[in-house]
Amino acid sequence: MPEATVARLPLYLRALTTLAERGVATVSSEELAASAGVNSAKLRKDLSYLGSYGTRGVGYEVDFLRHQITREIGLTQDWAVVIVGIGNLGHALANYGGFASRGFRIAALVDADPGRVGEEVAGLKVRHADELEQIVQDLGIAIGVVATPARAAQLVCDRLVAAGVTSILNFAPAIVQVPEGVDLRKVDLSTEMQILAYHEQRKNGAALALTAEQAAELAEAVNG
Amino acid sequence: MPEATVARLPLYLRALTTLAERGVATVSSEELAASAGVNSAKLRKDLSYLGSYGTRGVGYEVDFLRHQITREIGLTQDWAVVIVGIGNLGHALANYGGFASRGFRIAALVDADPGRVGEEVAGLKVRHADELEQIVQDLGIAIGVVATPARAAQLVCDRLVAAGVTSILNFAPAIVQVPEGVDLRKVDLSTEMQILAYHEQRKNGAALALTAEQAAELAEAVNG
DNA sequence: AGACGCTTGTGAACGTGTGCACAAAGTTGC
DNA sequence: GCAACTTTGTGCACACGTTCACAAGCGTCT
Ligand SMILES: NC(=O)c1ccc[n+]([C@@H]2O[C@H](COP(=O)([O-])OP(=O)(O)OC[C@H]3O[C@@H](n4cnc5c(N)ncnc54)[C@H](O)[C@@H]3O)[C@@H](O)[C@H]2O)c1
Ligand SMILES: NC(=O)c1ccc[n+]([C@@H]2O[C@H](COP(=O)([O-])OP(=O)(O)OC[C@H]3O[C@@H](n4cnc5c(N)ncnc54)[C@H](O)[C@@H]3O)[C@@H](O)[C@H]2O)c1
Repeated sequence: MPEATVARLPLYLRALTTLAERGVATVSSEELAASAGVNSAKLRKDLSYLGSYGTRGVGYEVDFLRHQITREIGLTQDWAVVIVGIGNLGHALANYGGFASRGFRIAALVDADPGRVGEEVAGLKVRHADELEQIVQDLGIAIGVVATPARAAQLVCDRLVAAGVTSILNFAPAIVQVPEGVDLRKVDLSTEMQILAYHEQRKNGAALALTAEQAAELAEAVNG
Repeated sequence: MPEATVARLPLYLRALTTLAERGVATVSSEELAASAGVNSAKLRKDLSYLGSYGTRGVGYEVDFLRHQITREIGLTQDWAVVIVGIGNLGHALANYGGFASRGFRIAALVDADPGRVGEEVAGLKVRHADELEQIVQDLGIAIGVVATPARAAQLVCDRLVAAGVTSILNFAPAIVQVPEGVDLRKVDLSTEMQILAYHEQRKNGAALALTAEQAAELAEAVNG
């Protein structure tokens, strides 16, 4: 299955869930594509990788398709997740309800700061980073989330991998190397902002980007 | 400039900053590519869109290249940003220091909950969503960050656009439509996790994903 | 000055992803 | 049971992105 398709399945799943909640029983590729914000031909091709689950002349059965995608992604079972680095972001992630509802169970919180260890966040006690290996093995954790400062990210990932974690989601703005067989994805806020800034700059954006001071200078230059 | 290239420029910028801090004056495409985690031919092609800033036989001057990329992305001036939805995530984002250091200034925080309005977060008073249009115009804000619940995301984006915002970063797990000319990017945590789960499932992952209960059942089946 | 070694910049081949367009296959109505 | 209509599944052409491979260019050393 193409990587691009895999990346869109969660999107379809979300759209289907919304439809199911609205009581919709069947949906055409055209409608589903619209609510997922993609081209309908692309949607059909994506779904065809799962099998021929549509009915020509009718469309797709919402609940059935939802189950098929859930199974394909591997969300029929819960995945235990450890969050490393319980600072600003780690707290937000730990308190986020959107995980549990999508098949991910936050099983442990870990931090290196002794002052943080023992604190209770979202019903879990923060444990010390030294226990990481034990925690991962005891709880059968396969997925790690890294929310430490950038300089600690490589070390933390190394330790996660050594402990047996084979999938990592990294929030730290750092380039991290992992061995073959380990999946690493990153969520990179500043990069996203910078991409927006790039496009903004080549729209009408230059004017909006001026600070009050710069605007005053400009006015002066123009006026006189 | 290809979109894929634009998405990598921030990566190069980060790698160059790290090198500059280490006192490195020049760098070859091979070295820079390694520290950015990409293929060196790709790096050279990406940089070639900026112009011919390298020296054959030598490499690239770190500071000079850094400046060129900064300029190209549009980071020579500060961008004013408004965050809408000051809950769990909004707090973390407001307190995040990584913005200012990269040319983004959080200019305003906005929430619809009257109980939240007036609260001081990261040195800024949270203001009411009704003031959004005024705020955007007064502060010359071009970039909006949406951290509201999913059901409010479309409405918030519509209001941001109406107020004059032309770039939006959306954290809510919702499909949002914006008019031509407005850039919308999304950071989608659950999607990232689900992609990891998919790959995890087709590694050795199935075993690790078992709950204790399922593991017990399996043991019974195997042994019995 | 000229030969040598290194590194850039890029043409060209390849691979991946997208979207059109339509035959195949189903449903509905008569 | 057949015709008209709807919608899927997919072949095909095209666009985009990646990587190889190497000529062109620069610095260095003799
Ligand atoms: N806060 C945000 O909104 C935000 C946004 C985007 C990216 N990020 C990135 O996410 C990461 C975390 O951000 P934050 O604002 O939560 O930072 P933070 O400083 O508030 O929290 C970092 C936490 O990591 C812990 N830590 C440090 N080294 C560790 C180690 N070796 N092992 C385990 N824990 C360790 C610290 O004790 C601290 O509790 C940073 O890399 C930041 O750049 C944050
Ligand atoms: N917390 C996380 O770690 C996390 C991770 C990924 C995604 N998200 C997503 O980010 C969004 C925010 O998450 P959160 O945990 O901060 O939620 P939250 O409920 O803590 O905060 C949401 C805030 O938005 C405000 N709000 C609601 N409607 C609004 C409107 N129309 N205008 C302005 N403000 C409005 C609420 O008053 C509240 O303060 C959600 O969509 C969530 O799914 C959160």
